[in-house]
Parts: sequence; structure tokens; C-alpha cells
Amino acid sequence: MAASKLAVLDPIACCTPVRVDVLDEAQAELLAASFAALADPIRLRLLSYIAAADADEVCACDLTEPSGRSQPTVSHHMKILVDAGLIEREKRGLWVWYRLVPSRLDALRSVLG
Amino acid sequence: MAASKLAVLDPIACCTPVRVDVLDEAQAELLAASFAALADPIRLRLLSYIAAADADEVCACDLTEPSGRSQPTVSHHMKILVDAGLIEREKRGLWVWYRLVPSRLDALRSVLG
DNA sequence: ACAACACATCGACGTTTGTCGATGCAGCGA
DNA sequence: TCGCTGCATCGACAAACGTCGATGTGTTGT
Repeated sequence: MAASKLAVLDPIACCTPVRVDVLDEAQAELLAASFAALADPIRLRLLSYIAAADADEVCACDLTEPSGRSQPTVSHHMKILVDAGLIEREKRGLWVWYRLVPSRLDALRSVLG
Repeated sequence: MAASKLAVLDPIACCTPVRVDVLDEAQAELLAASFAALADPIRLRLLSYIAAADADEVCACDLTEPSGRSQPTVSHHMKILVDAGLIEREKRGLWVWYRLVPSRLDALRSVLG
């Protein structure tokens, strides 16, 4: 992967539904990277766990057990979600807190429309 | 992969946005398989090529050249899209025709909402 | 300063994926 | 019936991925 961070999609890829124009290679690459972040059941569950939480943020320490994976594996998956821009990471003291980035989910959704 | 065909998503996974409830393992598996079909730039371009076509269907013979991949590779990717239920396949004579399945794109879109 | 803790990174492993050349198979025309 | 054509399948290979134990890093409390 060329860029480890994918904070923002290309504006065009962001807002132009797949159904309208043929994607060029760069747009397709960016979008594919975003969808790849969603292409793992563990990551989808982590995402929905954060999304469904009462608070708008979840501590990393609460993700390991329900996911059924080891701590390094969860950390690995969270990094992928963060790099894809779907989730924000904030460290406060010893703990790390994760928040959704709704605009990114909206952007991906609009691509499918 | 257990099931080679994924014609229809679980109704629950289909219509319940990720943001509302925590996905169970089965739902996450199905959704991840769908997103995995979108997690490749070649497949995204094939999809958008069909979506952007004037007619509502496209001949397989018109997909090889613009994709820049070999005929077996394109066939491989199209099978993945068809198995994911995103595209329909119909053979007429020597040629194969592909059509979008808009309801499946809508379903995936609603999951992100 | 030191020990304890939460999380990230590393190294290694088996599995899955994308790719293509070679080959197989079905449908068409002569 | 026979050869041609369009697409699928096979076999092989390199690259990418998911996973975990071991280890590193930074922060807190004593």
C-alpha cells in the first residue's frame, strides 16, 4: 500500500456515485482501500460495537474481549479502520478511545447510491 | 469460503444499519463478503463501467480491454461480483451479458446508514 | 526511580488473493 | 461433423492478509 493513511477520499470519488461515471484508476484505488477496511467480519463488528455504544466513544480495553481476538490482533484491525478514516483515535492517559467518523461512512454510502 | 454463492443477504443484515446494533458473527461474515467484492479497484471499475453504460447490460467482451487485465482475470473478477449478488449474468449464444442488481447496492448502502 | 499497566510494533506462520498462460467447454456457422 | 469463437476453469506463483506470542513504548502511581 502506497499511503498508510487515507484520511480523506478524493472529493470526486467521495461524491460521485459508482452508477454514474466510470471510475478512473486513482478513484478506484482509493475506494477499494476504504471498502477493504470493511471487508473483514472482525472489523465490521468492532465498528458496529463502537457505533452502537451509548457514549460516542469506546475504550480500546473494551474491544478485545467481545471481539474474541488477541490484543495485538484487535490493535491491528483498529489501525486499519483508523487509517481508512472510518474511526478516530484519541489517547488519554493510559487508555485509547475510539470514535466513529460519520462523514466517512456517509461518503462511502453515497458512492453506492 | 463455505458458500460459493451469496445471492441474498440475511434480511437482518440487509436492513439494519451498522450504526444501530452490534452485528453478530454471521451477519458480519455476510456483510464482509459483500464488501470484499467491492474491495478491489478492478472490480469497482468493472462495476462502474456496467453502471455507466447506456444500455442496462454490458457484454463480457467489452470488459476485457478497458480493464487492462487478461480475459481469465476479468472472468475471475466478474464471478466474484456475481457470487456477491451485485451483478447478474446471462448467457445468450456465444456471449455473456451482465446487469447490475440495484437492490443489492441499495442494501449495502443502507447498512452504512 | 521503579513497577505495573495499556496499547503498539515486530517476527513468524498459514491462508487467501490477484494474476496469467494453458486448457476445457459450449454454441455457432459452414 | 468440424473448426472457430467467447468465456470458464485449472495450475502455478508472488503478494497481501489475519493471527498470535514476544517484545517495545509511553503513562500512571508509589
